[in-house]
Amino acid sequence: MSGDQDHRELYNFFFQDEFSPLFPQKPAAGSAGADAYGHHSPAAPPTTTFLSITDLLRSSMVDYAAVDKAFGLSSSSSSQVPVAAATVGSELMLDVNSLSTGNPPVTPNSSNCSSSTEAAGDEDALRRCKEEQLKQEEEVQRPEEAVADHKVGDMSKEENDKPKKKGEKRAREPRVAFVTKSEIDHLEDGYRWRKYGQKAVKNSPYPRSYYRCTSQKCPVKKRVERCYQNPMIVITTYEGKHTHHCPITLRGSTHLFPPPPAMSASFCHNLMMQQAVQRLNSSAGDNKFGQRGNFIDPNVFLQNLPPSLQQLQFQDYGLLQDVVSSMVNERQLP
DNA sequence: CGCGTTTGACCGGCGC
DNA sequence: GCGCCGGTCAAACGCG
Repeated sequence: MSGDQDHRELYNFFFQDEFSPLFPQKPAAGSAGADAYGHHSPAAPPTTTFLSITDLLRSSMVDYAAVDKAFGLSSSSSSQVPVAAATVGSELMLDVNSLSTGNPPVTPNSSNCSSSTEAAGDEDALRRCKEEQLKQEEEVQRPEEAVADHKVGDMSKEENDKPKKKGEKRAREPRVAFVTKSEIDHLEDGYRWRKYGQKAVKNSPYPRSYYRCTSQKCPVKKRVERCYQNPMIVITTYEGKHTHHCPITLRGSTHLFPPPPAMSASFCHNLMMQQAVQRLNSSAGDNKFGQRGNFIDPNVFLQNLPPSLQQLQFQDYGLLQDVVSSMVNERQLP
């Protein structure tokens, strides 16, 4: 397989279905264990599957406008990519490795990716589900707020949680919505969390759980809930930046997770990039992701992302580059 | 005993 | 003003 072919598969995966008409090449359906929607055969080992755009949309977990904005497709899109939507985009990156190798992404969590029709429920339910999601998406899509929050990301919890003045809205950390298919509610992400609350969700039989990072003075929180319409779908919303290194190795990996430099919006980038790099490194044959033997040049990796995704990376480019670089360097160690 | 979870109470924002 | 709802607190509890 040529490098160009690899690139095309990666490229196409991001923009299949709704997005494919916007980009020149059509995906080759059903390559190596994954169907045209990035779904894997039932025989595939249990995994948590990061949804394709199609799944996201069909599951009403993401609104089109948000995704359009995230990919810079909207004519009204500004230079600022909404954090949440951008992460929705990069979230799909986790499937890059499954696409590039034809194998499903492996995570500690158990779930099969089933057919794309499973999310199709009654339309009213879908609509309500979408409305709920839109509320969340709206919260995350206040660019000026997100930018402002980035600037105060290292604030202490006390400073952060309390309004500066009476009557002034409490500033929120940028939120990152993270949609996964999993039987497990609390996905292992390398950080330690303490549950501090649980609330019943309106119109849903599934409660929403609230977690806080257990590290001292770390302001990061996350909410975990299931889509009532599709219980297999877990919505994890992260808020804030970690102010410390990742304390836990992932999936029994023998090498430590790279220290998150300035830990921006999402350590999920670390997770995803780690898996992507691992997959790419372990895949047979050459590719165009700057892989030289057992080495991936992060610059080349990024350059080979589709332009709109490169744009997404800009927000965290420094982070991403560092992460990839760290991971690659560690992998090179004997 | 320390750490994490559970769960009811509380608070603030928001819509009517 | 009132009620609803999301989010948080904190005491009680469980577990290793």
